Amino acid sequence: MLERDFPEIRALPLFAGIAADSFEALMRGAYLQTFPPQIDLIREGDPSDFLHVVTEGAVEMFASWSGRDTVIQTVRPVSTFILAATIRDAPYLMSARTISRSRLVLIPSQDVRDVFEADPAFARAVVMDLAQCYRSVVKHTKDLKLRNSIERLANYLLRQRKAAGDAAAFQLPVEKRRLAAFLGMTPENLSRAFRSLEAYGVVTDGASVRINDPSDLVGFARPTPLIDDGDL
Amino acid sequence: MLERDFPEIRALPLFAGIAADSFEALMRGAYLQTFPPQIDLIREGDPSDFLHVVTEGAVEMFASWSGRDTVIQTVRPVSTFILAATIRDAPYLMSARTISRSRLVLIPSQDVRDVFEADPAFARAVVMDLAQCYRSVVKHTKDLKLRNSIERLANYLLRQRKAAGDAAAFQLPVEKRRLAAFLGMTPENLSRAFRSLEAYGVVTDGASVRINDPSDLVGFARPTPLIDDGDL
DNA sequence: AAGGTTGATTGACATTTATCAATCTGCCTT
DNA sequence: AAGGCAGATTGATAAATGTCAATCAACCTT
Repeated sequence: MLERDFPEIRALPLFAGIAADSFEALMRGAYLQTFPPQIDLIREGDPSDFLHVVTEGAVEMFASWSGRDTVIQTVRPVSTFILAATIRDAPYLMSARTISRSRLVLIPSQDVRDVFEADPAFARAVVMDLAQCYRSVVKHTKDLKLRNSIERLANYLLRQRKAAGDAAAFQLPVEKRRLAAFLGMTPENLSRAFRSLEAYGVVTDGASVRINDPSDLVGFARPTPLIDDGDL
Repeated sequence: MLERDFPEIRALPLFAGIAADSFEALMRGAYLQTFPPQIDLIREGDPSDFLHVVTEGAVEMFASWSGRDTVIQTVRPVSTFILAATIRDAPYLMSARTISRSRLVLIPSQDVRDVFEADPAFARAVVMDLAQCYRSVVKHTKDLKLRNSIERLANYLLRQRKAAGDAAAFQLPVEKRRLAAFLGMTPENLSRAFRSLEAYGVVTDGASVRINDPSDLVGFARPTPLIDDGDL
């Protein structure tokens, strides 16, 4: 029942504007897989064999070195990952694992490269996608290098609040230990950072977070679109 | 004497394979500027007006937040910068300043976007460029999140050594305070990191660095292509 | 309901990194 | 040659962050 996913994949900016036969060429070789949580999908260093599309669930991109681990990003439906490696035909720089039951569509990398060569509209869409990915990593780098851990958490919470439609309370979308790794700190430190933010009206209970006075937190976090705006 | 730069710009992977009239269209509106050191070229947040090409000198890309500064990368001839912002017609995420006397060719962003729409070969070249930029920032992020400051310096020195053709001694290409910012530490800390590396045969004298026993330093630094290989 | 497992939290402590102030050094200018 | 300046280094100290061990809490499973 792979076809069930076609419409929402087609709706992705990466595929929305491409020729019908290009899309068909990509989907012809594609196949569907469903995975339980905690399954390793790809390992950094491996050659790029498939472009991955998450249509359900959630996937964590992480990297390791000398026994240490860190999370680079979390991918949620509907989006692709490891496009850059696929296009350049280069080894993955990140590993990926499911963090919940997930449905993935796998498109053979060679097909992606073929369509990329043949369909200019697809090439342009890839550019837009990669430019956004690039800018998003740059923002993450700025976050890491310019802010300390409490500031990173404060701004993360404000971003989540916005993503939740400025709701006063929302749920963290990932486990705290994963959030800690994403924010570049240990789980212990994240706990303490949450404690520190109580002074600015942040109340947590498990995965649920309430921001009592956003303007107070904003005063501390000093968010800037040049780091915190997802669309930019 | 803008034309003097055309051949080496044309030789860039970004422009090498594009149609003659595409290249001509880009160069028609382009103009040349020469700057002394320490001149601000662009400021983060500004709209993207020109694609910049450095043909001589060196340009530092940096970012600021709340009175703090950090260096994201240094751009050396011959290369472009802020391609992603240009293509997406989005504000710059980084500022740029010259760090030595520099010669820049400025191509109006609108021309770049026009050629991007019209010439599929250019669109594909932009993809390759952006994919590389993206992967390079990912590597930088991994470096920052997975290594401490001494390890970052050790691996940086090994990369420089390789760039210098595995010479036993080489010059640091930037001032130490800039290197410190790039590596995500203070200048004081960089000094101490150099001292720590003396134990592994790293001898410095001003900007010149000698690595007596590379295998010793490698043993400490544990470089990996997935972070330290520039081509990957 | 009991037990087991996993993640979160806390406290004590160690390590890393930053800050501040004081030289030191090399280079430039006059 | 003297002075001045900017960057680099050093030492003392503070702050931030990590580590380790213990405990707690929530959620499974049976």
